[in-house]
Amino acid sequence: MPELPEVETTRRGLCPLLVGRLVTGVTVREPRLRWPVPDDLGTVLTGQALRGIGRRAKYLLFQMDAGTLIAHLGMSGSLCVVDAGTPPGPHDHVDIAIEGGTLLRLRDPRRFGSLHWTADDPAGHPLLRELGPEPLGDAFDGRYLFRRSRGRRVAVKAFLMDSHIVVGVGNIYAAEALFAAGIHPARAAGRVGRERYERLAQAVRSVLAAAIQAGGTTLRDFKGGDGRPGYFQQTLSVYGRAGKPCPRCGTAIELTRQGQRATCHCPACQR
DNA sequence: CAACGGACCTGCCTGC
DNA sequence: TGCAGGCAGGTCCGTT
Repeated sequence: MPELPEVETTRRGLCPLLVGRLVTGVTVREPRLRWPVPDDLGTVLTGQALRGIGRRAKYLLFQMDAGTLIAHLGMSGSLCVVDAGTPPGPHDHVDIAIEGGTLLRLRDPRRFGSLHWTADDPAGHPLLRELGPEPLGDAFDGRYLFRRSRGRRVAVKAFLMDSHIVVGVGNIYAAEALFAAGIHPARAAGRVGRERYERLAQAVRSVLAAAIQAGGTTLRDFKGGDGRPGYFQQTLSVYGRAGKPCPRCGTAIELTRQGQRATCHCPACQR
C-alpha cells in the first residue's frame, strides 16, 4: 500500500490528532513484524509526550520527549486513530494508547512493516543513515541523477527505485515518472542523458506532489490518518493500465517484468 | 562495487 | 463452489 504520498498523507492526518499528547500505554499483540517489535516498547513510551511527527523516506518519525519511535508501514501497513475500546481486528498488531481515550493502531496484514526506538538522532539510525535525498527536497535534481547514474548499467527504473539514490519512489511512481519523462524503463541508467534526467527529476517531483495533493494513491483500501481514502488512482497514466490506450498517443500500454516487478510503459512514447 | 535473486507474510483475484 | 496458483504497493541481505 504505502508509497511516499501515502506515508505523507498518514503523517498529516495523524498530526492534529496526536501531537502534544501523552502516551499512556502500549499493547503489542503480535511482535513478529519485519523486525521484532522491541520488548520494552511499552516501558519506553509510556509517560512520554509526542512532540511532533516527521518523515524521512517512507519512515514515520514520532518525536517523543526522550527519543524517536520510527515506524515503517511496509507493503500493507496502516496507522489510524480509534476510540479506546474499539475491538482489534485480525491484523491489528500494536496499539499505542493516547491520553484522552484514543488509540494509535497499527494494522499490517503482511507484517512487512516495523517499529524501532532510538534515543539518538534518527538520521543516524542504521536504517536511515545510508538513504539518498528526499525527492521533494533541494538536493534532488536532474544534475544529481545524471551524476549518480554515470557508468551504471542497471535499468533506469531500478536505479530510480534504489533508496540509496533517491528515497520514496516506489513501483507506481517510478512507472508514472518515467512515462511523464518519455524514458523507457529498461534503458540503462548510464545511457540516459542530462536533459532527460532533468525531465525525469521534474516528473518525479510533480507526480509525487500531485499524489500528496490528492491524498495518496488508493490501490485497494488506503486510508489516510483521518480515515478518508485517497483518490489519486484515477489519474495514473500507465501503472495498472496494461493493454489500455496510452493517454498521450493511444498505443496499447505494455506490461513487462523487470526482475520480480511488473512494469508498465508506452512503447511509442518511452524510449 | 554492482547486479541479481531470495527472503519475509497474507489477502485477493483468476482460472481450472 | 472450491481450490491451487499467481500476484501485490517495500526493502534488506546474501551471493555472484
